Amino acid sequence: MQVPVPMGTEVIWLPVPLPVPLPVPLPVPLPVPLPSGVPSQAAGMMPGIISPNISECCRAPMGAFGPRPSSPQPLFALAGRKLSGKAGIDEVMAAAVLTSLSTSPLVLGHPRAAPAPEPGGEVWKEAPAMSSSCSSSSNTSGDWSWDPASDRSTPSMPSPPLSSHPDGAHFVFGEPGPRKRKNSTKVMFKCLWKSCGKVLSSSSGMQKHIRTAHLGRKPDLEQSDGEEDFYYTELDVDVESLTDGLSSLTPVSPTSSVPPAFPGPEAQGPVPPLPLPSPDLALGSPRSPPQRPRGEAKKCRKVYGMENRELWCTACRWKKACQRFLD
DNA sequence: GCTGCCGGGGT
DNA sequence: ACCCCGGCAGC
Repeated sequence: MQVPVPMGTEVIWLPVPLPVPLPVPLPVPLPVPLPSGVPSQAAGMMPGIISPNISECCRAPMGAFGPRPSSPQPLFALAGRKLSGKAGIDEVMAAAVLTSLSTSPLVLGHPRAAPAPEPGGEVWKEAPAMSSSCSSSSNTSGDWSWDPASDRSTPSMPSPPLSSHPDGAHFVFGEPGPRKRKNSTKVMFKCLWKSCGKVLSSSSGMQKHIRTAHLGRKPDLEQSDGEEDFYYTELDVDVESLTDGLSSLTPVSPTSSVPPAFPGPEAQGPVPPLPLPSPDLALGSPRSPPQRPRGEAKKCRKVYGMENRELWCTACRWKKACQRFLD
């Protein structure tokens, strides 16, 4: 469980801009401490997962937070729209709580206090007004608040890949908690490049593989910008269940779970948001095969569902070929 | 029946 | 250009 680390008036939210580039930028619900009483209203929602709400937490009270510079699409797009007023209020409450928690140690004691003007009311004013926790470092914590589109956000986003990998979700985006390892498990590294799925036992090997096979770079160079990291993931695999695990991860993960832009490319330099045509060429796999076999990747419709149509890519919304989850 | 998306139409 | 949707084919 990650907690905000107060630093003066700033709060550094550890979990967000993930320290390591995600191999598969899943719709990452971030484990965030929820104050008890905060409704995690999403029915059946993953416990403790409120990533979009964090943004909401930051934004709701502050109002203007400015457009998020990047990530035009909500990466995690967890924002469901159907939010009852009541839930909305509760969320605002939660927002206030989290905000106060994260904003200043001064108010730690009264998270629930009404925003009544008190001597220290300045704190209250200041917290929401400038969202110190958020805006103080627009580059890092700003990442909390994407989702420009959703005016209301429910924590309930399907976040499909997770649901489809009850276990996989963990290793895929690197659970923060202690990694428990079965005696029979082994760490493997799986290439997430679409239609590759190569599994190697060493990360260096995998990086090399990705560099050479997919990125078209020279294998020998140690100078890696880290881009490879995006394209493989670490697996704790049971030797026997290896194939199962792989099959469950294989086809769609690299793309399906990664909406166009991912956060934090700044650290990586220009990283192609998606494995684009070039890799295919590199692999020699036929691109625009004579007859396109109907994409197997889940598209927006399936991923987000009809209820979250607003989260679809525009093409999908227009019943055109999906742009987000390319085949 | 669901899904992806082509083709065509409206603005 | 943008948006919508009928309808078809694959599953």
